[in-house]
Amino acid sequence: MNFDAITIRDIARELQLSVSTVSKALRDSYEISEKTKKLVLEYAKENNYRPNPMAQSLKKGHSKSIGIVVSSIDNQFFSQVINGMESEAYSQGYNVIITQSHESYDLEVQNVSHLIHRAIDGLLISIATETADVEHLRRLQQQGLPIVFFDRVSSEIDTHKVIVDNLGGSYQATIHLIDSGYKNIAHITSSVTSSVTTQRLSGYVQALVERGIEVNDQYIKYCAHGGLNLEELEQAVDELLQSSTPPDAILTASDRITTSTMTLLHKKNIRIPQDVALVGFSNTVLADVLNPSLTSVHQPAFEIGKKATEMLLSIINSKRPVTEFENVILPTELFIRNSSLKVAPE
Amino acid sequence: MNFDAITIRDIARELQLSVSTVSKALRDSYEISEKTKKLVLEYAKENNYRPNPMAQSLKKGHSKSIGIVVSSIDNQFFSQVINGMESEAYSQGYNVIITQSHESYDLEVQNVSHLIHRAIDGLLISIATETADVEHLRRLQQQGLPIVFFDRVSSEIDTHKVIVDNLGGSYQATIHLIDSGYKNIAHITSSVTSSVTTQRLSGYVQALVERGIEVNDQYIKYCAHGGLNLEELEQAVDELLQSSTPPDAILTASDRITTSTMTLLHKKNIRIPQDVALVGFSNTVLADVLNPSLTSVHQPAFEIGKKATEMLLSIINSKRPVTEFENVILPTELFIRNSSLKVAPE
DNA sequence: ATGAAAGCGCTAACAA
DNA sequence: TTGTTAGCGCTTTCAT
Repeated sequence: MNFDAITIRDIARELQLSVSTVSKALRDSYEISEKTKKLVLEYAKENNYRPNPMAQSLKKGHSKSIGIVVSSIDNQFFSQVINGMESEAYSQGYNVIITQSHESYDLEVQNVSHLIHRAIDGLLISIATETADVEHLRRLQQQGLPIVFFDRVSSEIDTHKVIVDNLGGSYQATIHLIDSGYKNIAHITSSVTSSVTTQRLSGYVQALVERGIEVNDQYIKYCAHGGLNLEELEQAVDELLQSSTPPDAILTASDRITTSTMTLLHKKNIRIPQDVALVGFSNTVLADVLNPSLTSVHQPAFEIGKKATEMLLSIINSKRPVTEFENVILPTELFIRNSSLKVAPE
Repeated sequence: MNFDAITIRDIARELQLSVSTVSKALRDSYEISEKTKKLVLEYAKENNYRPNPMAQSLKKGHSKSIGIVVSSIDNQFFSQVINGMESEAYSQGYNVIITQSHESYDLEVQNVSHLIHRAIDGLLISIATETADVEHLRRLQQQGLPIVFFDRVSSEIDTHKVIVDNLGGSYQATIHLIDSGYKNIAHITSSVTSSVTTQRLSGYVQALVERGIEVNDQYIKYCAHGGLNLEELEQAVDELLQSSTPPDAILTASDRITTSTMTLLHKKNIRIPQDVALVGFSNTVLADVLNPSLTSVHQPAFEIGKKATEMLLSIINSKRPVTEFENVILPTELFIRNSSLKVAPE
């Protein structure tokens, strides 16, 4: 921090004033005469004075910035969410600090710790696939850190949460597959521990049950690392394809799993949807130009980010401790494209 | 910063020691007895003591973190670059703070300012498409802030730079198109002011000239905002398609322009490559599963990020001012897929 | 081997 | 209206 090295003290010395006078003048205090204010303000502007926010934060205990933890920015869903967060945060004079957990519990803990020590005023987090224990977050919350969960939430911590209607999205997609004529519908999803997994699985099961289709456990595959390493996903896909009655359709439960599954099917020369139909949760802007175009469950990512940030800032700005928490559920939207086309048997 | 509220002072009080003793013990100073060190360290660990980095930064004048400015994380190229940066930074004990300029000059300036005031020790930046004037960066550099440019560099500032062989990549792609039988090759690129634009344009022109094909200015379209708003791109595409001799191939110069062009062509029912072939700079992992699969010029994004960070940290850690700067140029790789397939005339 | 004290840049209670 | 002073949490001389 020796860039723009001029400090409040320099101004004071130069103008023959005390530091406190300068400080107050800078903050437009009513105690300071217009004349002095003008003098200080002009000098400050001319010399490109910038308050040192480290010092300010140290003093004031807050930093006007909020921390974000997502699993990976290399994911259209999360980058869209982040854009929504930036938008809301900027409009209220806050900055954001973005970090990635890469689905790792250790990295999540490390990032949160880094953010905390960067004096963030609040935390927006989608917990990592690996994370089973949220003790690190609960402690922080108890100590007064405002936290808002989005996407992957924890039921063990009571705070504002923003998710989508995962059950509904999954249900709708499965019904679509069934009504398109598919019978043996598999589901590739993320880690068992994730809230998102549970909800999307429920939607899938509910649709099957409702249409009188037996739920086959062999058709449900979990990826402990959210499909981050291709091996686990490939194994899941292989097991499905090599089973005695291979599925004729697959519902994939996350952006990465969806696109990776598509890539794997291509690599294995499995035709979509002739050999197996594919419907997946995904926010990729390329859904239309994929081969085939991808039927996808789309989430209002920008709105999720915006809403989560609004709620976080409302906690931060609240005079009294917030104890009533809200659980916002936004709708998903099913875009039907060619990857789930009904095909006549050959 | 009252989360994990325990401070060095608390430890001192609890252990009946002075703060300075505790501070030294924590930093494993030779002045402190093993016994005391052990006492302090254990107490600190048990009580989950974390030094307050704001205070440390304020005191020491550095923060062990580096700032990153990219145009948009919603772009596989940049998110891969960032992963490379994180990887190198973490391995050297640094944290990164990621910000997006969204191709806007104002946002770039604001982000840089925010980063500076967050006491970053160095800056990694790919300048925004809109940015023509780099005065804000030059001033910072003169004041001693280590800066490393990557991707979009400025010739007006002398520092380490990491780019790819843009000319070569573009040349190779164009030659590939020509040798595949395409004659009327258009080039959709970014803002005129960008270094990347110039280099990629040169490669394109060079290939045409070398193969004795006339360079047609009508075939070269600029997008002032890097294709960020679809309108400017759509106009470019329309102008090309509606010209008296429409191109039979297009070379697109950036990730966003490439994917957006593909989307537009689909929307207009223009067949690729039958009606027009497409080759583009892109790092999307979906290139293989696009319709058609996309011939792309791929950049070693992770390595770019890693290398840039290495260089930045070498400046930061250098005892004496660095005045000799390096210009690293990494190779691109052309992946030939179906979007540039040679097609027999109908 | 340990402690007292100054100070990083800033804010704010209190004095003048 | 302006100035003095005491910290925020930490590091670092300089005593002891």
